[in-house]
Amino acid sequence: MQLYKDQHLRVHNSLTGKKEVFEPINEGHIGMYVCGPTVYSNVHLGNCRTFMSFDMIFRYFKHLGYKVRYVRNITDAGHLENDADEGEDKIAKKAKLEQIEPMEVVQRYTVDFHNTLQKFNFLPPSIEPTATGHIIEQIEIIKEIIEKGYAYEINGSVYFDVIKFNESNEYGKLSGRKLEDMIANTRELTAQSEKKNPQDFALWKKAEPQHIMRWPSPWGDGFPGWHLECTAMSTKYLGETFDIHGGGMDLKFPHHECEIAQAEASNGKSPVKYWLHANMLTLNGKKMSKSTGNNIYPFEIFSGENDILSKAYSPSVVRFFMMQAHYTSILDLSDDALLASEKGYNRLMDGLENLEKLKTTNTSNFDVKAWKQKCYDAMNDDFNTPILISHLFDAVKRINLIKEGKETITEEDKALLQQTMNSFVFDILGLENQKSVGEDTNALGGVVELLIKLRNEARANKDFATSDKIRDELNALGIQLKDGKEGTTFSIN
RNA sequence: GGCAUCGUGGCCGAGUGGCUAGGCACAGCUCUGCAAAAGCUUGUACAGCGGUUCGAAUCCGCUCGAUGCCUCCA
Repeated sequence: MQLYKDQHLRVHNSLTGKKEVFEPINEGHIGMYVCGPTVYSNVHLGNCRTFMSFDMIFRYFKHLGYKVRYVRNITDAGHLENDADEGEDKIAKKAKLEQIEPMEVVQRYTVDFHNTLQKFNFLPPSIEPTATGHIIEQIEIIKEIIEKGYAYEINGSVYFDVIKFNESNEYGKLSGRKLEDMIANTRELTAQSEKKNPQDFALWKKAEPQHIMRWPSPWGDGFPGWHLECTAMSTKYLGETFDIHGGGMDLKFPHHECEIAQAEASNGKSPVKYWLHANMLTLNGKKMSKSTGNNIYPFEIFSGENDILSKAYSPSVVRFFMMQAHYTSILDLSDDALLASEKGYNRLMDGLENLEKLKTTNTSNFDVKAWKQKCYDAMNDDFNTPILISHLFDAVKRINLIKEGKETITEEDKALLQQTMNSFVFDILGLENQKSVGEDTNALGGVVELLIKLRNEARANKDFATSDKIRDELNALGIQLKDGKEGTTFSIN
């Protein structure tokens, strides 16, 4: 029995601006495409947030029992530097700068990307195709668009004819723009453009002699335009229409708008049923930007080597911090916010550990089934992880009360609670318990237990000087002792 | 200038017409040898100004402000 038959999901569709009941095109199967990174520099934290949102969504779909094909591309051909004639491939430019082969740049930053995502405990997508691996498919789509009359060739380059397209289709429907307004607001380009009008975008660019990344085509040597790779790869692996297309909010226009135009022009169908957009991450209230220095890389957070934060934070704490905000909201990263999240994260993980050791009775005054459904309701409402987390904290509170003997739980309810907590915390939110050091299994745990024993002996003898010394010095080492009704436990932070 | 999203208590962040998440911080209490941990209690929050309504943080209008896009960007 698949869970999705009971759990009815609603998603916010950017195309309509509304929350809609989610119904996949083919029952039980989901095709999802997410625009991946351009691998010309280290992946930054804002990128990670977007991919993390879709990782969580991917995880939830899988949890519900869907068969998901999740395609997330690697853009290794680079995008055009700009719209004008001097268009230059971003990756080629970086390569020249560093005097290495373009594919060397691609390789280096692809590895960085994968390493970083792995630290954040990402699930790998089903397919991770590259733009350079799909040049032939891209050329085929260009041919089709030309055939249908929505593109034209000039001097070895091919451009999409937006005005022509807009006569029969609606260019701008995703981002809420009107072509007339865009024409009226066009900024004057100083460089003379060969395009028929400024709204047209490149499908194929002629390669200048100095351009390293180049492929032969019916229009001469060149390279594909900015938006084409996603159309080519999503169509190839998910079909002409598929369920979900995701990406960062900043890609809505022009990138996703152009994808819609390319697909509609080439095969006459709107490519995507649900468009999902993840919102931006800001740093101290401002846009992340390398040029202003308001920027931080994941590895700088993990190591603590940065000028912005007071200490290092583990990947799972950062993940928890991001999951505390809804994916469609702008989230602001700051030291205060991370500090608060870290404490909350520790509380959640302590709760999970306490749950394991909970004593059970014949009666239960915690309605675990009702609580469990509330967790699903939160996720079913457009993946509302902040509400889910509030329910998880409710459970932590109940766990602590049961531990104190103020409430009770049956063996059966305890098992259900454990199973549900583990599903949501680890499988769906993708968190990891990175704070405990295996209290019972390593030497450190044994040493701390020994000290707890010595301390309790001292306390029994009213030798508080000794007992407090043990407690305070352990605390200084980051080991916190917790006296409870059932004895003393500890946690390592 | 245009388009979009948004402005919630000390901080972060949910919530879309009445039942008013959650985390962190602060204060009081219980527990404790004292603490810590845990639990309990308290906070008269919805940018401003109008309007609709029996009733608005939630709908409408205007003003101010923020963020993103309009040029590569998740």
